[in-house]
Amino acid sequence: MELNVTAMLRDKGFKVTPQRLAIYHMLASTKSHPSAEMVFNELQPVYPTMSLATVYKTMEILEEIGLVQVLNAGEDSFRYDANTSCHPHIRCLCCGKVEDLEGINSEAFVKNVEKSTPYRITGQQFYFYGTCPKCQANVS
Amino acid sequence: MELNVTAMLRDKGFKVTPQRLAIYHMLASTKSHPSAEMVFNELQPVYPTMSLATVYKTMEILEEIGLVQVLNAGEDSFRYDANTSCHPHIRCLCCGKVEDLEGINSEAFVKNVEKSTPYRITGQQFYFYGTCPKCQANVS
DNA sequence: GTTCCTGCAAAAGGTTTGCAAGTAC
DNA sequence: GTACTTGCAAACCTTTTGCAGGAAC
Repeated sequence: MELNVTAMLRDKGFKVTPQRLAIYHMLASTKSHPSAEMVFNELQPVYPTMSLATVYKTMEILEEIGLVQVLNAGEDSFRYDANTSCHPHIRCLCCGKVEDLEGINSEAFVKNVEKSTPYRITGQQFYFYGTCPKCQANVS
Repeated sequence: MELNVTAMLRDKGFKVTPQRLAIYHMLASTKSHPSAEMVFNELQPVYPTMSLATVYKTMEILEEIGLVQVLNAGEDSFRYDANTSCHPHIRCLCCGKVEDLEGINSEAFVKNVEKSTPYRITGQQFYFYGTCPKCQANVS
């Protein structure tokens, strides 16, 4: 699923830096939908001088060139996903993790909305909220 | 669509104050999904001493007792909606307004998700992004 | 060599908190 | 009279910005 970041950055006139590659590779190799700070902490051991500001600036570029989508599942901070396909997310209200909902086909729903609104639709986000299996087990 | 706030507040052990009533009535009478600051500004002429902090504290209570739902359509701030039914929202990426998507039945989609995930689902939010008719007209 | 990028620190913007005075009941 | 609420100001947290030094090309 990992795309050629180097080519895509160059193509749009952005420079290719180790920081940008590291951030993208980290995102592309996780399913945890990390926030900027999580990415920062994860990369800290390998890039001890990297700053949070660089993470934010890089995310903006990656979003602009279509390599990353930005999520906000009702938390205080944004999360980032290198899987830019249209897929719903679910957040556990107990432990806070955000996961992909796999195997859901939302195409019909989107088509339905496109047909019934005068807006020109360019994107969508579906968020579900609940309790994950692990947290259900812990409570009961 | 306006519910009996007074009774619902008392019922949960919260006191009924003019500020709380004003905030709920303002929310219940608009379709604009205002942020805390928009509510604050709107009430300013009538309640010149009300503080932003009161708006936030009230929203938290109103959400807790199920009179308000909190939205985050990918903006910097949260928005509030006194219509707590499950309905999708759409944000115009050009002018920034957030509207309800009317006449969309998302029940089948939700059922589908509930069937295919091990999570216990307690809520959901659907956000669409695009260009509203007015902004489309302005550009072309 | 030029242009763009990084990292730092400071600023900004939205939201929360602590607390003394005030209000609901 | 008690318990909760308000409004203010300060604190907090995430994100953005300005800028000097540094890296990509």
